[in-house]
Amino acid sequence: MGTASTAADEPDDALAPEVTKALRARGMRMTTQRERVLAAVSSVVHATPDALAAVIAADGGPPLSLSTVYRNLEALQRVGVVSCTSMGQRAPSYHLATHTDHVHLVCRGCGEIAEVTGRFARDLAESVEKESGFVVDSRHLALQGWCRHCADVTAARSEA
Amino acid sequence: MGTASTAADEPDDALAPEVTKALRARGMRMTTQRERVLAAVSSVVHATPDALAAVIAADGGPPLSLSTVYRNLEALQRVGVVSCTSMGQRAPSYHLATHTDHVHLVCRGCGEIAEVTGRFARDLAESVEKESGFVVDSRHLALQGWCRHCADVTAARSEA
DNA sequence: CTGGATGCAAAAGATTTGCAAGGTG
DNA sequence: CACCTTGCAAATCTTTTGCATCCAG
Repeated sequence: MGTASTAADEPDDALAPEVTKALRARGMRMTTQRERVLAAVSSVVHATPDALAAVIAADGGPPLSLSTVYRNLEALQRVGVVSCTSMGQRAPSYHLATHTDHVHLVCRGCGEIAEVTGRFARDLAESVEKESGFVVDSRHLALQGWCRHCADVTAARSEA
Repeated sequence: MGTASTAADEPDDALAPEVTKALRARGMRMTTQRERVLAAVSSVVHATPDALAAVIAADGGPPLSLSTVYRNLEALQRVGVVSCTSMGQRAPSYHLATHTDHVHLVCRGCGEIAEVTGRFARDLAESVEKESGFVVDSRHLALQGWCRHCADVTAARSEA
């Protein structure tokens, strides 16, 4: 989506060089493939490694081997640019770590993923941190539950 | 670690008959195996299907086939007695759904799982529900982050 | 140049499914 | 008796690894 850069405000394209630095600081290198994985992660809200590979393959260049995708996600995680939240059994979800204060709502009924943005997470994180010293990652939180539709269905069921 | 029942307050042993009813209400049956899976889930805080199978095998009776464990966990989930939270890549974790307002803190550094009990989850759930109509499962919430120790290490690292 | 990164293919795990036999209600 | 369940084994799917080759720094 984005083309030109708007100075020091759009992480979109300014991300790569920054990440390159971070990588080199740990003896790792920036490669074409790694950059593509990074781009893919930043262009999608949630994605499994598999889905990311598809996104990458679709964006013009040659497809990447799945193992490369896995290895790069791990590398980017080590550097802290990407993080991963499992949103259910079969769905490790990777996303940019720079996203702030999203709360993802994963429906146990239909699997749909909704999102609310706001201070919710931050509040929770603060309370928990104060109480236990545990630093909660409030940037991207995944909660499970039931969307409005499935909540109805469930209610109906328990009457049966 | 309870043995006897204290009337209508300990779900420990009173659980099975209740679950039986719930199952029958949906055309499902209570079997020895299903009961053993249920017992195992209630005796452990978190456990993967694999770990549960081990617990079951260890508790005296003959071991259950893994597929049976999987199928029963799914069945118990459908009935709502058990729920599952993925606490990391490789660790779908099953637990009794009757536990109330636990917040599990999964450390991304060392993998340790801490717990805080309290209204945190409930507050969050209410806010989110009000805002989006999404019914959050606040009974057992898993948050990711860093325990006190790993948080220090991480901080140290980013200085390097 | 040196050592990290990639691709491929095979290995290792985790989860699901088909089917005949068994048990619950 | 009807129909849900179980076990076992095979099929799937996901993730990890070994190794020769390639490329960033």
